[in-house]
Amino acid sequence: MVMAPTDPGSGRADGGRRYASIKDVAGRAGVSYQTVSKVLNGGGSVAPATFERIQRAAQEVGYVPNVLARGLVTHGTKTLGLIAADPSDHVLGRFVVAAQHEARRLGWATVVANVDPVGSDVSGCVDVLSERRVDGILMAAPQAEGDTELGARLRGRLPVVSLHHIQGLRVPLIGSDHVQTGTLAVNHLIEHGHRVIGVVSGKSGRRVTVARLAGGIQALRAAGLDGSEADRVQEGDWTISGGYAATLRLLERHPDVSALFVHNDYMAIGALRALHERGRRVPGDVAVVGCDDAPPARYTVPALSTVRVPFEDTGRIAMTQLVALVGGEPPPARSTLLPVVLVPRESCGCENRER
Amino acid sequence: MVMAPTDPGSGRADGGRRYASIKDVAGRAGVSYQTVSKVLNGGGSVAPATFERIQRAAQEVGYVPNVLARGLVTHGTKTLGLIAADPSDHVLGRFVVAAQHEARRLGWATVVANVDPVGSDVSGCVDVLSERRVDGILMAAPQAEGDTELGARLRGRLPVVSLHHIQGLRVPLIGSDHVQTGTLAVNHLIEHGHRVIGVVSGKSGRRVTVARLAGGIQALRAAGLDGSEADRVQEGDWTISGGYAATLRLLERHPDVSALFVHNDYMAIGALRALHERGRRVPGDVAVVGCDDAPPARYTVPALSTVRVPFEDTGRIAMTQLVALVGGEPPPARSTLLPVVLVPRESCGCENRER
DNA sequence: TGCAGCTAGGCGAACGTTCGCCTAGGGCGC
DNA sequence: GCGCCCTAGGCGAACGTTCGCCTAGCTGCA
Repeated sequence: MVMAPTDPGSGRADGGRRYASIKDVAGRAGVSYQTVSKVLNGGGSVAPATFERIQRAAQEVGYVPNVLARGLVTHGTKTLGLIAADPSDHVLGRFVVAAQHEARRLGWATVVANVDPVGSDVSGCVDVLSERRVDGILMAAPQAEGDTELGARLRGRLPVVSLHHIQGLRVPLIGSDHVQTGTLAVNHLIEHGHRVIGVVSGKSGRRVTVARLAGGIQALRAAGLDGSEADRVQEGDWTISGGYAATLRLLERHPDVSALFVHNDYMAIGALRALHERGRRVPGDVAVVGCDDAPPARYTVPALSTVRVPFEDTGRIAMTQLVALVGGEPPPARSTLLPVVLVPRESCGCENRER
Repeated sequence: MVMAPTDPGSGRADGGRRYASIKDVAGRAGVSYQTVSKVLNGGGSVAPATFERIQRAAQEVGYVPNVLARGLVTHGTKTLGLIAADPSDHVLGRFVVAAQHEARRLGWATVVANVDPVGSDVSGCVDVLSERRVDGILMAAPQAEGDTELGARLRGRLPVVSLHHIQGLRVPLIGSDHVQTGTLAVNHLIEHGHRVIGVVSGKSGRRVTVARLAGGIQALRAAGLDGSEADRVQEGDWTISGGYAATLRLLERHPDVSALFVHNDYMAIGALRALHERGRRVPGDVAVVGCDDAPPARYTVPALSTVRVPFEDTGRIAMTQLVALVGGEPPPARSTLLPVVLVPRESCGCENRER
């Protein structure tokens, strides 16, 4: 009698497709389906025996609640959407994992919509999520910064927390202090005595890039240098190969650079390779500082000095804010800026100060 | 009149939360809501004027279809679930992106449930997706290989295609030829004259690991070596730091190794660092071959020789298979094994043969 | 003029839930 | 022994769709 799998008509014959509904459970337990609902959601008052019977019946038919149907009446899906850039960006991956972990801890499910690397379809992702009636969206797709449609698509409808600016929409932002990142990196190079500093930047136009650039210039000015090193900047695309190519260009045009500030560690890996191929020793001939503290950074040869960005914290806090927002709390008054910290290793010329 | 945003009661006042329904559209267009449904889904016969009017009304109120409600009656959500391991594994990220891209091309939406790195909660991910009634699931979480609950949770209910074996469940598998990977790598090292070959393996027990190990032994035997190098294997955990640590252990116990077969490129990066720290030159003192052809591989110093695994193809084909399966086609008779190819660079001792 | 046939669109039911309200019956106090 | 209250559980409606069937009215042909 308990052997549901062989029970004909139970809707659970292996290989059968239809999910058991609350009504199937009710039939098996000999109660109305509404009572089943009560039991499964812990509301109402039910006799212990009935409670037990219903629980067992649910288990026997392999009942899986239908969140879709539930959402229809409750006007909420207890699901949060996460729009993420190419997850192969290690750094964003850490953010995503942390955010999801936090969501689950708070009792929310998450679904991710991944934007392809060029970001051609962020609006499409919003649609996918809206159509599924997620209760809120966490944006983590910097390549969408220039998307003009996105803001309109999101407008007012859904609580949103974002890692990056969204055109035409005021939305709580969260991230790390990119200006400080630039300042710390360049300042450290200056302290090592460098005066001719090249930059391998992120994609031009992006806020991160602009801020890290600005931070660098700020450091130069503070040191009494002119800060007009704008022509010693080469644009990369955040990838290893992009960093490699940008560094080669930079060396070609400015063979005199004695230090490199690279806007992320992946590009810095490419830079190390480019320097190696051009016969420049690091840090002897050229010192290098990256950004992010990506996992490979401490294992390159030489180990990469970098500015550590707290991705896990960012993800966690972003999700906390989103859940609060969905819960009806007012959005934070200002953007949240997490502090960053310099991690000197070998590539800047420090003596292996940290591993 | 067209200015919906200021139209009171349209349900679209900015900041308002409720989505417009098909009935709101109907009211505005002066038809029954069923007719709206017809228009929006292209079925039935409607006068061009009405069609136009409804389309406009839908746009004005900012109608977004409710896939949940639709799914309720159609018994399908046109959504595929993707259970992925830690997306910060670059290599899995590429798989995921390719799979999603293909799904979209075929007209399916995807939602991703990310498993945390330890894989503590794969079953939970299945629940999240089942509760949302996805039409099929693509599994890409090798850390779930040992999960005994997973198979039962999935049993017969949903079409599944997987990257890895699932306990207690016969499911179409897709992946690359791991045995061949091991053979190619070790064989190449043998051709370079190496006889004492150490291995930094993936997590023990995993099928990938077992297969890559087996492939290596096969190559040794074929070369007339005894293949009993099992004690020259150190287990890594697929991460850079894991590879670093395993390599240090290996060097300690077997200082005589002249070559290293490392089960993925990230661990190989760690291995390069470890070798550097122990004063071994690569490839002069120790040759290294990795697996996967991850992006950093061609930019390390020395550039990493590796066996390229076609992740994008795998993702694309896996999704194609899943969609076919969901469409009712019979599952493929055998697992799909994609071929791999050796990419010799510098770390094996070849003269910079490919970049 | 009468009727068949077609077109445009309405109508009711169903999908799987939740939720608030209703009711039958039993226990208990007086 | 009567009435009240509480408990257990039933009932109807609603959520936003789709789908099949029904019907009013027009066209066109004999």
